[in-house]
Amino acid sequence: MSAHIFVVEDEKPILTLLTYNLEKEGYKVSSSSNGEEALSLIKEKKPELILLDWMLPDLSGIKICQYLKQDEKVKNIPIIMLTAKGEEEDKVKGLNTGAEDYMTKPFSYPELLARIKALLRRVKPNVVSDEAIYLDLRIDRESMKVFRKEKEITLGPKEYKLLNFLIKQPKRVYSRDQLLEHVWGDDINVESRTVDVHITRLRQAINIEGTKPLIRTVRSAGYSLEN
Amino acid sequence: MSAHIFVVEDEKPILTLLTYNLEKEGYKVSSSSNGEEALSLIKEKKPELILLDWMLPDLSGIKICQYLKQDEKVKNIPIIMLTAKGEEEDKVKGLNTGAEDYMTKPFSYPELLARIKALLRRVKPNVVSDEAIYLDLRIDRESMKVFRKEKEITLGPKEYKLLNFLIKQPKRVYSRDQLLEHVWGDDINVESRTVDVHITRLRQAINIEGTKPLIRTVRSAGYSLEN
DNA sequence: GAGTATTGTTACAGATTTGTTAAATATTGA
DNA sequence: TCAATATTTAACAAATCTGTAACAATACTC
Repeated sequence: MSAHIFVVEDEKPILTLLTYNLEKEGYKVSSSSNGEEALSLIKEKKPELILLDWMLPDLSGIKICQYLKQDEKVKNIPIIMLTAKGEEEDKVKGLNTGAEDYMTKPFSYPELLARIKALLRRVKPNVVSDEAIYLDLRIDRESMKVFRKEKEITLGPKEYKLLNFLIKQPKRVYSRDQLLEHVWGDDINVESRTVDVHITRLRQAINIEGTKPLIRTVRSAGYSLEN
Repeated sequence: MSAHIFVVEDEKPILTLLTYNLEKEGYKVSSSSNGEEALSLIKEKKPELILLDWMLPDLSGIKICQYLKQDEKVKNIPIIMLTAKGEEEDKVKGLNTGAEDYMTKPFSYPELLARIKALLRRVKPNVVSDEAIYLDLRIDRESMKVFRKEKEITLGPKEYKLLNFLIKQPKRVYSRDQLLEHVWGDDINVESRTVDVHITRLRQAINIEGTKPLIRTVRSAGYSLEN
């Protein structure tokens, strides 16, 4: 469903931070703090993108990069280099080795995220957005189409976002506030009852002939996507 | 069983609020309103998570964060920064310093709680399970479902809260007043007999075929969750 | 065992929450 | 700009939950 990112980083706090934030963003994250291990794991897992620390205890990041770029099977996986100081020379080396992008620590997380997205979009336009499936409901994010039992369903933008959010963790109950925050976002000047109305419309839209209702109401708590 | 959270915050009302709510949630809470003290206490107590105010009288939160992240013994404790205004720059600084997450005051308490849980889940996956189990009774807090012997049970909101509270410390006897305070909360205009009625309803709900009663009455004292 | 205190249970009125519709407002695209 | 769409709010109906009172049952004291 979402892209898989491999992080090679030996500093635990940074690794924790990256993993946490990337996962929050919906990416699958694997990692290694050790160069040798990283190489074999990457070949095995074939992630869509690699974040690679410059400084590692055993193999240096630049070495890893070189090895990877020589391997037919993984040479097309984009790599973002992470280095401690932004010396121009380093930057050049990094890029010459084949790294697709480069960031200097301490880096701005939003910027890193932006670059990750950009790279993923470029390299595998279909990875960032693909399919989410729950029971007989399917969201094709690429075409932004929604199907129930192979029948296409038309949703408004909000309903689409709402469904996309709910499907992230089916069965989990989200409060109206959570939904407002994640689906509506910044625009907090909205009453929570608004959610109800959109839920109703979403229900109507996805409730085709011969199917169970898919949205559960949990009184005084919220809603969840569930049979 | 439950996680220990350290709060560094110099504004008393906020500290009180946080402590109260976190304890209610079942966490052990320690705190300090002073940066220097916080540092030594944290090293001593090794909490599972730190809530760190950005603005402190002596050391700034960001400094504390830096110190902590340099200390081998505590560098892996996740930190949530609390700041007054959500400037993007601040946010970035906060994360670069090693804080795992970040919240802007005034913050939504449920959101904070959600993030705390998320972080704790990452660091200590087994500490904050979203499940509570006592004998053959299981509460899945994520989907807000309750099961007895794998059979799903339907509870009203109050019953659900009540059970959730009782299960925190099975066998412990809670007085009606305690239950009113923790389950009913703000609404103190309720007679203590009300508890009895809800206990009855809860009993009926969780008492399925072939099971022992799970709620014990302790005459002139209160109730407990117990076979 | 009688009498008292405490708890269990039930029914019902009132309160709260949710579902739904329709109308008002905002946004978008031609 | 205007028209088409989308979104929000408001309003009311329906569903569900809650607190209380009344009475029954039980436990406790003497």
